[in-house]
Amino acid sequence: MSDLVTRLRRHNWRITPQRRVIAETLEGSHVHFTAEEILERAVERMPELSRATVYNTLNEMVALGEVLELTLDGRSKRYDPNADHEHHHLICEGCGLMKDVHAMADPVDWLPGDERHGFAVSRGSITYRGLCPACQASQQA
Amino acid sequence: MSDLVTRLRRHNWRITPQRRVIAETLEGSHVHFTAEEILERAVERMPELSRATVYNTLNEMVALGEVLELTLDGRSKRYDPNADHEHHHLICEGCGLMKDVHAMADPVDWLPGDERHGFAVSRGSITYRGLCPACQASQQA
DNA sequence: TTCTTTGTTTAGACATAGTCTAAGCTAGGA
DNA sequence: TCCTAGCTTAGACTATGTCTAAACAAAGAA
Ligand SMILES: [Mn+2]
Ligand SMILES: [Mn+2]
Ligand SMILES: [Zn+2]
Ligand SMILES: [Zn+2]
Repeated sequence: MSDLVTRLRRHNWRITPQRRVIAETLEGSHVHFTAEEILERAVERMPELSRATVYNTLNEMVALGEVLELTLDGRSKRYDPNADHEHHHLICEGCGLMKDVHAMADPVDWLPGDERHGFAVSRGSITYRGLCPACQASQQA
Repeated sequence: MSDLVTRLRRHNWRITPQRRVIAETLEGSHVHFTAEEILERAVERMPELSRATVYNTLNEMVALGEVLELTLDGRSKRYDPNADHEHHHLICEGCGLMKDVHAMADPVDWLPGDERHGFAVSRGSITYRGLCPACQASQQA
């Protein structure tokens, strides 16, 4: 798991000051930011940074395969810098808290051939839902 | 797996003409429609039906637990009448074709306790991605 | 029946997330 | 230096979905 800027550089992709700020903002936290949250934070370091550049850059990093785009609720997309680190997600239905979950066999291996409908299946991602400790406590109160 | 209108009636929920048309449109096909696709088709049978009623009704059917809301891409939500029929989804990355996949053990059982972060985990859904037969053929061409 | 209450539907305004466009800017090569 | 290709920008635009206020409809009471 090497650092995102390092991984991006391997693609012959120009690391401009804007792109660096966006990549560092994305990686600098363990949560899964939306594009607007990244803009908000990146603008603190580079006030002239535009919304269009944030959206363009995130889409390019996704296309390069170095960032994952998560669409877990019907609202905004979230961006995950851990694309080199196979994992799934656990989401609290009360407050939206999201955790990474690792380990486990590849779900593609569990998909029987007669359920594949002739597809070339490349990956399977699991979204777990439930209640986080805080929301369990507030619910029984 | 009984018919959607029948299941909805069990909730003491008034089946108005609008709601019936929406439920029948949703169930009448094996695909996973968006709200706009349902509106488009339902309006053929009831031309005065409004967009607001379609959105309101779909949200209510989801809240009753009789319809599933799928957010598989970052675009529009899709609605699935098979809520009484545990299954997962397989999506073509080329053309968006979506298939149901059944069987398989409950993914919640595969999630070790030390990866649950204290959550009360209620369900896990799997999204498989790959290429459908048609897109595989057109890709090698 | 009429009155009242409650829930439903409607058109259109509004909100949000994201894309597109056209112009200007920047870096690197000839 | 000039040229070119790629990058960034502001703001217009699009798509999806929610909200509001008024009209409407059904059910129960009198
Ligand atoms: Mn993650
Ligand atoms: Mn389905
Ligand atoms: Zn929570
Ligand atoms: Zn396809």
